[in-house]
Amino acid sequence: MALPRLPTDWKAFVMHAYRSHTCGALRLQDVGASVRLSGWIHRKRDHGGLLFVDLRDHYGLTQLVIHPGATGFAELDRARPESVVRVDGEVIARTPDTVNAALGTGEIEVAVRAVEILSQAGELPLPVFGEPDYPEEIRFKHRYLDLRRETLHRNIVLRSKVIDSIRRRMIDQGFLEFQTPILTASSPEGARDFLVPSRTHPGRFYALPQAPQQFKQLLMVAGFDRYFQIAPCFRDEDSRADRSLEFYQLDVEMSFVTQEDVFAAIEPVLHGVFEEFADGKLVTPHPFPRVPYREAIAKYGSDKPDLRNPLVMQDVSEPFRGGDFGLFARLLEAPRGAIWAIPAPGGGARAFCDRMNAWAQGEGQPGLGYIFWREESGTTGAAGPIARNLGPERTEALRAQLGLKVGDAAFFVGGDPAAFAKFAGLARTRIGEELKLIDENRFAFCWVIDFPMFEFNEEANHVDFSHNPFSMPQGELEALNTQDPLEILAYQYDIVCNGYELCSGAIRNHRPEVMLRAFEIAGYSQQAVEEEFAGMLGAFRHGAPPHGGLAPGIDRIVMLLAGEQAIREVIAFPLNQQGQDLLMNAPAPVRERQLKELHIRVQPPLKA
RNA sequence: GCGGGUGUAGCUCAGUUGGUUAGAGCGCCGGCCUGUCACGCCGGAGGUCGCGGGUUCAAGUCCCGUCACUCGCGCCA
Repeated sequence: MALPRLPTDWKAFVMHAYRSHTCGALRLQDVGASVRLSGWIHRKRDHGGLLFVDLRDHYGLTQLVIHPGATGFAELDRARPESVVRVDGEVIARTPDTVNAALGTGEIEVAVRAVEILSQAGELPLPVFGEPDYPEEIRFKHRYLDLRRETLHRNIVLRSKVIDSIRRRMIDQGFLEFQTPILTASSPEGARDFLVPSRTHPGRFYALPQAPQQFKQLLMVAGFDRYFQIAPCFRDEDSRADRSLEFYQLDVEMSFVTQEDVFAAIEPVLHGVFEEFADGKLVTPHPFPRVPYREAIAKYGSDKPDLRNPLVMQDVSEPFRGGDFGLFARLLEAPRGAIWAIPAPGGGARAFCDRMNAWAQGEGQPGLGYIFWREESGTTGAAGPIARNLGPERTEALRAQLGLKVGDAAFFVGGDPAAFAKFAGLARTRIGEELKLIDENRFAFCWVIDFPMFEFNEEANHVDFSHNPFSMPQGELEALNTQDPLEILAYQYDIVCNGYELCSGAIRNHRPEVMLRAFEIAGYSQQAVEEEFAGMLGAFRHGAPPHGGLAPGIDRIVMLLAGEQAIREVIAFPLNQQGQDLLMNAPAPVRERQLKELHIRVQPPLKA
C-alpha cells in the first residue's frame, strides 16, 4: 500500500521527515531509488559481517541490510527489537536465490546509508515477533504490544472494515444513523445497570444504556422511519468468552413494518457482510431458514442451535412407554415425562458410548443411556444395557424411527423436557463434535421465531416476561384476554449463526392498552407501569407508528468472521473476565474529594 | 454466589512411587560468524515450585485452607 503522492526521488523533492514509502510498498521497479522508511525493528539477524533488519509498519515488512563500518551500523546494531527507527537508503534487488516469496517486498531490500533512532524500546514483556502464546494478563497489560502482533492487528483492521461495510449497507437501504444518550435512566427490567452518580442531584443516578431500546422507539414515534446506530451497550453482569460488560450492537428500528419487513431488511446486510469477509466459507443463502422456538428446543435442545451440526433429536417416548427398561418407563408415568433420542451416526462403538456416558457424569448428570448397533452373525444386533432390557421389538422400532444402521448409536435423555432440554442440547453438540460432523467451513444462519411471550418463574411462583416486555404479543389484546399466558407467542426473533445468538429483535408493542395488559399478566400494577414508563406511554398516546427492529452484536459478528473463540480477540482494549482494564487500571478507587462531591460514601463488603 | 481446569525461570512447558544439586525450548546477557529471513555456533545469568498451614527422616510431588487466572453454571429481557 503506497502513501499518497510521496516523492520517491529525494534529489527532486524535499524528503519527507519520516518516510518516502511505507514498509509494504517497495517493489522491483523501485530498484535504484533513494528511499526513507520508518518503522519498528521487527527482527534482526546479525551475521557479524552483515546485519539484516526486518523493518515493520502497519503496511508490511521490508528487509534492511547494512555492513559494519557503514554509517548507522552501530545504532542499528545496538537498537533492540520494537525500537522505532528512521532509515535512509537505496533500494537494491535481491539475487534470485535470496528472494523471499512470503513477503510482498521480498524481491528487494534497502541498503542503509543513515539511521535515526526515533524511540528506543526496552526489554519486551511480550514479544511481537512470532507471536507466541502469552497469558491474557500480560497481553492486556501491554495491549499496545499485543496489538502490534499480526493476528490481533489484522482482527482490529477487519473490525473496522466490517463496521464500514455494515454502515454502508444500512445507509444504502435508506437508514439514518443516530446517536442516543450514554447518560440515561436506570431501567428495572433486564440486566444490572452501570450507575453514574449525579453531582448536581445528590442521591440520584444516571445509568449507562443496556441498549438504546426506548430511544430508538421514540425516534420511530418521532417519524424518522428507519434508524440505525453502531451503539455501545453496557450490562453489569458476569462475562463470558462471547460476552463482556461493554459491547457494540448494530441497533436497528423501522416504522410501519411487519416481522417480514424487518427480516427482508436485515438479511441482505448480514448475508452481504458475511459473504464479503467469509474468506471462502459458505454462507447460508437468504432468506435464512426459520425455526420456531419450540421446534428449536425439541430438535436441538437450544434456542441458539448450531445448524452446522446435522444431528436432530427426536421424541422416542412411545417405544419406551410401558416397556421393560424400568427407569425410562417410570419417568414416562410423570405428567410431563418424555424420552428424547440423540442419534449418533458412526458412533456405534462401546468405547465411544462409554466416553459419552463418562462426559455426561462429568456434567453432573446421572449418565447418558445408549444403544449401539453392530453386525451380529450377519444381522443387525443392538448392544448396551438399554437394548438388553427393552427387548428386540421395541429396540428395532427405535432404530427404524431414528433411521440408524449398523455402526450407529443413539443416546437417550429422559424426564421433564423443561429440565433436561438444555443438557440434551449440550450432548447433541458434544456428539457432533466427537464424531466430527460439524462443517467448520460454513456460516450456518437461521432465524429462531415465535418466542413465548411469558414464562413461569418457578422460584417466584408467578408469570414473568420471558424476553422483552416491549414485544407485541401475537394476537395482541385478544390473545392476552383469552389465552393461557404461557401459550401466547410474541413477535420476537433471534438470528443464530453457528450456535451463537448474533441478534435479537421484535415487533414492538406500541398500543398502551396492550402494554398495560401484558404487564398486568406479569404482575405489574397499572400505576407502576404508568410511572416507570411514563415517557414511552406518553409517546404512544400521541401517535405511534407500528414499529419493530433488532440488534445484531458487532463483536460476535467480527469474532465469527475472524475465526476467533472470544470477542476479546476482536476488541482493541477489552476488559478481562473480571471486568478490569489492566492497562488503564480500572476500576480504581477515587479520591475522597471526588466521592464527597458526589455525596457518596463507600461501604466495603464485610469479609466473613 | 457455585463448579471444572491451570499455577514450577521473563514466557511456554517437563519434572517418575515423596528421595540427594529442580530441567528443556524461546527470550535476556557476553563471544564468534558476509546472504539470512524461526539465521547458525559457543558460553553465561536467571527459581519464595502462587501463598499459608499440615503429614513425613524428607514435599514441586500427599492433605487442608487461601489467592490469582481461565472456562462454564447461575445471571445476561
